Amino acid sequence: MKISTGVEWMVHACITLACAPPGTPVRAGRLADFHGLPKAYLTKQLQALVRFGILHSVPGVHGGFSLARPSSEITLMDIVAAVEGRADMFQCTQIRKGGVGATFGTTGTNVPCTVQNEMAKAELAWRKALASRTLAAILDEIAKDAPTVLPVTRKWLENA
Amino acid sequence: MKISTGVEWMVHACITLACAPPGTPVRAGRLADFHGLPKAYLTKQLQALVRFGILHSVPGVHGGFSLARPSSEITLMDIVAAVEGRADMFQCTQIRKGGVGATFGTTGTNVPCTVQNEMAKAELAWRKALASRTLAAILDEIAKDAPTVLPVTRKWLENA
DNA sequence: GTGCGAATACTCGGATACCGCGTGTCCGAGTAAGTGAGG
DNA sequence: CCTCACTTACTCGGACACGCGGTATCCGAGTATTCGCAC
Repeated sequence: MKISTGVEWMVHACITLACAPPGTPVRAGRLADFHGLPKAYLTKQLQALVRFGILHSVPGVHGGFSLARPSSEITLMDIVAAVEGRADMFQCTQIRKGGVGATFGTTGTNVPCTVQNEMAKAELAWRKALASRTLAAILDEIAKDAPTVLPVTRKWLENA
Repeated sequence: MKISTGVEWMVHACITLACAPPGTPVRAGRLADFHGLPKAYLTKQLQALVRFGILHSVPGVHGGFSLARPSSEITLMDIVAAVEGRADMFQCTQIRKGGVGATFGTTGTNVPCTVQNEMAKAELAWRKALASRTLAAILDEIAKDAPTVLPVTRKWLENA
């Protein structure tokens, strides 16, 4: 049930990338330095976001990563889905179809598992909450709570 | 992010236990047979629920497990918490406190992490959804969707 | 016949191995910039 | 002086080890039953 650390990394990375001037990619090594993370593994996660269409990567000497679309069109759900995958966290293994319970009273086997349904409802609430928070909204929040953070980040990115 | 299989097992186990006549514990081996699960591991999970106060265990020859309180007072949240633990699934490792970003612009370090906040909100939505579904409600749902299942289960439990 | 006590068989409970997935790392493919020579 | 092609250095990208937490299992502690015996 634990969310992998990659999600946290990627959210913060997206926040940082949102501070970069448009059209200027930031290379992975620089992002790693900024957050004090292992560059190689961070790159792996960034690639997942590229595959998902959230980030845009440009190869070559002055290459790097940049947001593939405006921060107002990137949600937390997108990032979580890219890193963790789209699979439901509660996967019904259909245990009611095995054991004595099944051979004894197989009647209900055709209807979808009620437990599965209830868990899915709860999970949907979570996903909707994540989908309702855009990266832009988070940036606003940060600008309100800690006004100096974003400008400082922007400045540091410019001093390539 | 995947929820352990133990959760599914325990929800189904609780459903089965709710069918048992009050005051008559069901032993782990019988539950395992009913669902076709390994008895030893199932027992381990059941113990977790006992420790959490959801189930009541009685030792001895005619011992076993039974619900510790009415099914209307047991929620999916209780079961998930007992098996998976109460820890948040998104744990902020405070990466913004390490790396260049911290030494360069430590300003925001005192305010709680915005990312953490947003993820916590989404998680709360999930937890509330789980907490709003009681075991009794699920039993009702099953009785509606597959009316024969619960009586058949009840009957099987009586044929000790 | 009845009460008591020890043996017993069955249960839960925690300590102990196994394994898959997330975590972390490495080296190769690809690209754009830089550089030098030639026209 | 301009153009072009080669070299080069730097980037991303996927393939390769490691460690931890969930999965699965076993044997020991505890209790109600039950059988035998003494009264």
